Amino acid sequence: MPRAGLTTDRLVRAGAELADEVGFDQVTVSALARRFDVKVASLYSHLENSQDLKTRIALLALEELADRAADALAGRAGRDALAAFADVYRDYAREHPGRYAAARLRLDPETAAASAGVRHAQMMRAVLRGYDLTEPEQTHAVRLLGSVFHGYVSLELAGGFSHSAPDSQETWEWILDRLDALLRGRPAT
Amino acid sequence: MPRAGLTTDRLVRAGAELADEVGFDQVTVSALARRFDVKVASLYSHLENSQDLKTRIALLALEELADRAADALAGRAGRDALAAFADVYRDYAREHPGRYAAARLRLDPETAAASAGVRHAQMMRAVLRGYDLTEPEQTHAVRLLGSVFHGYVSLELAGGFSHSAPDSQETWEWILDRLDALLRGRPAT
DNA sequence: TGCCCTTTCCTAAAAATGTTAGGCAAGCCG
DNA sequence: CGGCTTGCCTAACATTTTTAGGAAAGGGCA
Repeated sequence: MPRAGLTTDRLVRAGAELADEVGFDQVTVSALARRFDVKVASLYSHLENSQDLKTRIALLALEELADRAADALAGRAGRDALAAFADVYRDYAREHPGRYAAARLRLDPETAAASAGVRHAQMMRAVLRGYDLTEPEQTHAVRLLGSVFHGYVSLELAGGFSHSAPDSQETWEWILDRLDALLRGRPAT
Repeated sequence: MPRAGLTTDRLVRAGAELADEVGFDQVTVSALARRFDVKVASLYSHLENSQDLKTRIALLALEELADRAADALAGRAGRDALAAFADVYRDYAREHPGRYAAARLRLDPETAAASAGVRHAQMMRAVLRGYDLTEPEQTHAVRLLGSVFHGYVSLELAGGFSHSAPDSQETWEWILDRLDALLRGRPAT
């Protein structure tokens, strides 16, 4: 019987695909084994356990998201940068809902510190450098933007804004406008 | 052997407590049976299945939350109402993290339509009546507030803002200030 | 080429959860 | 006080997670 060619990397990538297809909490070692047409126990040579799989998918998602954000931010500043950054989250979540959910997994402190989460924080600060904020306002702003982005994306993903007017895209642009105005201390147009 | 006196209601309430203690996704029919010192199968006379239990806990949480919000809003308007409403969410989530997580459970459309979720939406609109918004701006604002509240609370609950200055309460007040200013179309102070 | 050794994948088994079917008896109602 | 409903039980099976130990695939080396 030929070998299946399992590696941790392939398993994690397949796990991420599975998450996008059936939802992150439906990702299970058994389902993954089925996908590779292999017995469940075989995965345990490549993964510590079920939690390990989920953590690795989360780390993958954080990396992908950070890479996209870095691309999007290149050469942009101010409102442009804000919108580009925000869109990265929203688009990623819509393209990869399972991965996005994975990225929200609570990691233990050391894992988190070694993850791409750190880059996310740095990029958020970079975006805010385009506005004239001093500490502690910049931190407040980091938290506000994090809340809005995460909150909006997760409500949208949960179907909260579908089937009702105005459509979600319009609201999204309205919000980005107001946030931009808020950050520069001006009323919106 | 005396009977345990199980009812759907008692089970759901105990399930909600369990959720607050160990986390909503650790709520399991087995754990609930243990808590009543009863065999697992016995619960199936009172609950359809595991999903049913979770849905009922979610509905309970939505009710409680809506009741609190209604209390908080009585006699308030403008920034006061906004802050009171926002605080209800945040406080509830901190007192009852498991129930709050339950309240975020995705319900199927009919269940959602019959739930206290409807009251939440109405109250949000009521708060916004204190600001001078016309459609479609009011809808944009509903979505913005929903995003910020949910996003902030869920990041705070995940521990995102602990162990770093300034403390969360300060940021929360800053955010409410800016949102109030944003909604009335003025720059913040 | 042929042998060895590492690694990969397997079988087997145990524990936990979810779920269904059918049985006995508790305790209300007449 | 006897009957009937209903509450809780036993029994059984499926699924998932996890560990222990075995067999063979296939690369490295003579």
